[in-house]
Amino acid sequence: MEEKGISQAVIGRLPRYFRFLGELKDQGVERISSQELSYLMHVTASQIRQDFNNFGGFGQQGYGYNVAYLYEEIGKILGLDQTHNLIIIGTGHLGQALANYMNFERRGFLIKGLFDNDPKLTGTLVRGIEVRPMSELESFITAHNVDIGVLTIPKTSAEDVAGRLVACGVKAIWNFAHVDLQLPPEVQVENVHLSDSLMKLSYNLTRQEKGQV
Amino acid sequence: MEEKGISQAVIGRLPRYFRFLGELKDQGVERISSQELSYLMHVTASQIRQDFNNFGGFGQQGYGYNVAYLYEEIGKILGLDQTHNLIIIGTGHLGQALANYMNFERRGFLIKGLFDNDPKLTGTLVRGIEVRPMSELESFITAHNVDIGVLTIPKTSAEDVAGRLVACGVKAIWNFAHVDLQLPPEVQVENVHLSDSLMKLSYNLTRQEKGQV
DNA sequence: TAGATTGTTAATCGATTAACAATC
DNA sequence: TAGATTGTTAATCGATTAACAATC
Repeated sequence: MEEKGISQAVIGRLPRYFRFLGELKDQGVERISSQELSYLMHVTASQIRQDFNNFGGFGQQGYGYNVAYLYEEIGKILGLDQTHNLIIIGTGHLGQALANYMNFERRGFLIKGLFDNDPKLTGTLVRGIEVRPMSELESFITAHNVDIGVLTIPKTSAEDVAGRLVACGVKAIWNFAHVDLQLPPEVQVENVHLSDSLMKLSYNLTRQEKGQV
Repeated sequence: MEEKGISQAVIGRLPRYFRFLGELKDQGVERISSQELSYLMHVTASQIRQDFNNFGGFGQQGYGYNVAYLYEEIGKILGLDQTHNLIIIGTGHLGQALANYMNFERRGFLIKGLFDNDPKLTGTLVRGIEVRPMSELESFITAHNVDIGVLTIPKTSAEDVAGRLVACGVKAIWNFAHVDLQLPPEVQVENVHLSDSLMKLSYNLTRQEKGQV
């Protein structure tokens, strides 16, 4: 599994493979060929084989791929065999939605803490987890070995909070604030810009209405 | 503005241009060159000029681009000069987060209705909007000319609800359910698969920890 | 063994970057 | 006019697809 220089295009497809393989596994499917998977996922068999071969051969000539094995290996590549400690900053609806989403815990993403700058929320519970004031951020991160910070706060404070997280050793940020964070290159940032997504939908919808599809 | 065959790679960058130009405009910046914008956004000036030229020339040799004009034109391309009527199906935390996000309304996305299959929620208000039972879905869509459906429901019911929406004439679906919807090709679908996003972050974080960056 | 299907190389396609003539 | 910067063509780069030899 000597991964080097895998393109983000490939990485971006891995979670989808993982999802389909998980479903096949749940259905009791034991083996699958790149051609069958191609048909199921609407991507070319060639791409499937190329993608998997970036990480070494998982299949067998004449047989195909073992579903359970491939599922597990992709999980490992994605780092899902390890646990990650995360905190959510901003316990509005979006923060609460994420906190309540059980599946993340199942994948090894452990919600260690919740933070909010609204004093009225301090001490309240979300899914049994206490909401803490921002003043406790640094000490909490250090004490709980937090490696992922989730930002569900307005863009005005995002840059500032991100800086505080990184200063305490947080190595990855899942950013829902509508701003491009300026952080050292070794910090991994994954942006979820919801309004960008809606605008893309709007473009495609508008274009289709104009009959340009 | 004769758009034809614009790649999704280009479309995907438009919202980000739009955001940066909006901020520049708010700061009172009147003109900007592709080189200055390049420096600001960390993309090549060449790409910026190529991207804009897909839609016709918005700039002027020797001058650059007028910020306010370019901002408005990109807004038009994205369809933000028109209003869209949308409904949100699923009023859990995620649905409520979206319903409360005022910016969508500012961009012309009008939240016409909220739906949930939980009878206990029927009649409750979210940001002044009444939550309706799923039985009213079809009549409401027809009566309010809904063109975008937002799915913030579990994946088990997503396919079924999407089908009902499309059957009533909904032309675009913003899908937060963790499933690939099988719909006619003329229906625009934009997926927000949050766990896919988190897995990508996990991959990059894991790879970095292994010292493979 | 024969058939099937991978792993991998080669060919194609598309997207990005570079270069520069056009022109404000 | 001279300088600046776009619009656009050409060159490069990377990603996808096709083809096929290797092999189970």
